[in-house]
Amino acid sequence: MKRVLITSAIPYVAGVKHLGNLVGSMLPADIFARYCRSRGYDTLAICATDEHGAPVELAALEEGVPVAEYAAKWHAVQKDLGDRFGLSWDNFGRSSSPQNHELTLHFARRLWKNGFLELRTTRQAYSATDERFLPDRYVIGTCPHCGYDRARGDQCENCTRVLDPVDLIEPRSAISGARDIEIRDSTHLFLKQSQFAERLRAWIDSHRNDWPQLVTSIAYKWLDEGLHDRGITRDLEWGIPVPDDIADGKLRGKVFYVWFDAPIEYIAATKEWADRKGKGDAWKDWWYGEPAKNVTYWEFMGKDNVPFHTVGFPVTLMASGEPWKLVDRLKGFNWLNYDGGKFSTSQKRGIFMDAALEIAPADWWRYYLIANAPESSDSNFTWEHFAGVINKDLADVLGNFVNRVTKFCAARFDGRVPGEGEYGEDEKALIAELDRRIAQYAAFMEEAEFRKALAELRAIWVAGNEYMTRAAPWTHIKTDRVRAAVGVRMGLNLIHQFAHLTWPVIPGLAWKIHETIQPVAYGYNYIPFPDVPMAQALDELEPGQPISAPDVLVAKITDEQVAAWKARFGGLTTGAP
RNA sequence: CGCGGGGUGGAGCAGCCCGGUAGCUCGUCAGGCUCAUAACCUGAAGGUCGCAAGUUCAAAUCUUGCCCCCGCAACCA
Repeated sequence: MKRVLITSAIPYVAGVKHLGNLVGSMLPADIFARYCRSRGYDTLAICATDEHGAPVELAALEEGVPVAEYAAKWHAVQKDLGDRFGLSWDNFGRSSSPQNHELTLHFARRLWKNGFLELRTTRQAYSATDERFLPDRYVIGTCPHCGYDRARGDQCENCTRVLDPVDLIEPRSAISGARDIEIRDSTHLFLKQSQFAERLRAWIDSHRNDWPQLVTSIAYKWLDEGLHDRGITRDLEWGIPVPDDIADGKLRGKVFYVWFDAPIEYIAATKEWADRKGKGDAWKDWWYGEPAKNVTYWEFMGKDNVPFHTVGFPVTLMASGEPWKLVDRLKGFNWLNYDGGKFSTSQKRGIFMDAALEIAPADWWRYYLIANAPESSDSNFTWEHFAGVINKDLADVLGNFVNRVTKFCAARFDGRVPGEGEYGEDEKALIAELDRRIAQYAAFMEEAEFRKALAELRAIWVAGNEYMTRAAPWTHIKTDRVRAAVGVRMGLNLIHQFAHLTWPVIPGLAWKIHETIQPVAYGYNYIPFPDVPMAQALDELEPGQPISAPDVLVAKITDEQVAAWKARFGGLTTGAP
């Protein structure tokens, strides 16, 4: 059986994610995972929260709660929001889990033993008042180039020049405002990434044809510029502590850098899953050695994450000298913009997952976002576009199709699947078209080409409407009841198949559609993809079986709603936010 | 000359790798139908494919130069 391992870039734990974060990683990973399950593949979908690092520490400090408590709280919020968006992870783990501590230490010790880590002393800003080292961006001061008085230690936002905290005039702490910034030496572990340049290049070469150009471009860029060795420890409290057996205790009190332990959490979250399910070492069969060789490993992420997955994480795995699985298919996404500008977590600009669910069902967002996913270039969200897509595709084309067929069936055929008559030429032509389109849809899904897959899915729904217009049972019912019955029976069968085909994308709506025809018999987390030819699938319903005609299945978005949402969420085209 | 992505009818995209008289969705206009959520179906108008030069019998597609937009520059994650 085909085995598919799916990970999506793990969201940073602090706060609620916006739709740009969702569309670039978690949503496509989920749709792909559901598709794989619907085909009966042995599928494991993994995600987690990325919980370490300075921002969490500082956010917790600001709220006055212990950092572990703070992280746990936001992990729970994100888990809940994911569930409500229908994100069907097999495990949504935490990078702070004991499993990740254990595995991160395992990798660090292997790398140390294999000689790929070395000690280096760096000069860093230290705030005596805050009693801590400050990451570059937490040092602010006056830019020596343009005089901007709130330049960050890594870059001046005003003149965009890259800076060093030492360059700043009158540096101060972004945390407390304290001016007693001094530059101290600090010793850190560096991973000798440069030694892996050739192996990485060969590996990336081998994926030229099955990774998006966006991904290989970014990967080559890093290689072409020369791989830098990379510091993998930080002067923080919250994280995975460096053990004394590495560097003889010289790094006591320091922790591993989040970008070292975060990707390892993919593996650790798989172990969390196995531990929770009592599956023992089953997690290893997905990741390690011979048993994992028949696994196809897919990663989903936004383009900002690509370097860490084409360079950082692979180097960690390679340097271990152990047969860990490297990613097979890396699907990277561009950005989703909000109304012509960036989604911004810090500026609270755009739509966040919690607010999104307050105004529209998860399926609407899932459909809109994936049908317009930023696959080949950045894409732009506008409320008009959102309303247009939902109204046209979900309400008019799909929802209305279900309503027109079921209501006619209820009115003229007693709400039961009519059994009279045989399929003729019209039906055969439709069946041939659907067989062709479904094969295309499946082919695009197999490649995670979502925009193309969704265009095909939509064309499948349209084919249903075209057929009904041709079959016109409302005309034939007056003179030829048998002929009308054939049209209605086909219409009901189409609705049934639409539910099956559509489930990976909009599971909630697909479920509702299926229930209008007959109860779903597969358990809540699974509606299979039709594996038989349409000639058979479209003749599955039992004559005489009762169906139900729902009220308006997908209500349209009104102009008033659009206006209200624009006012609530702001944007460039509506004036000041 | 920092790097990457993009520039295709009013809007959003496909096509570009493997050159051969420009395709899809929305919107607009006209018609059909009346089962359905003023819905669905059919047809039409609308583009010298950012600009310029080159290669070629032929370029959106290959080459070179230029312009514009977005993002990233490894201690934000």
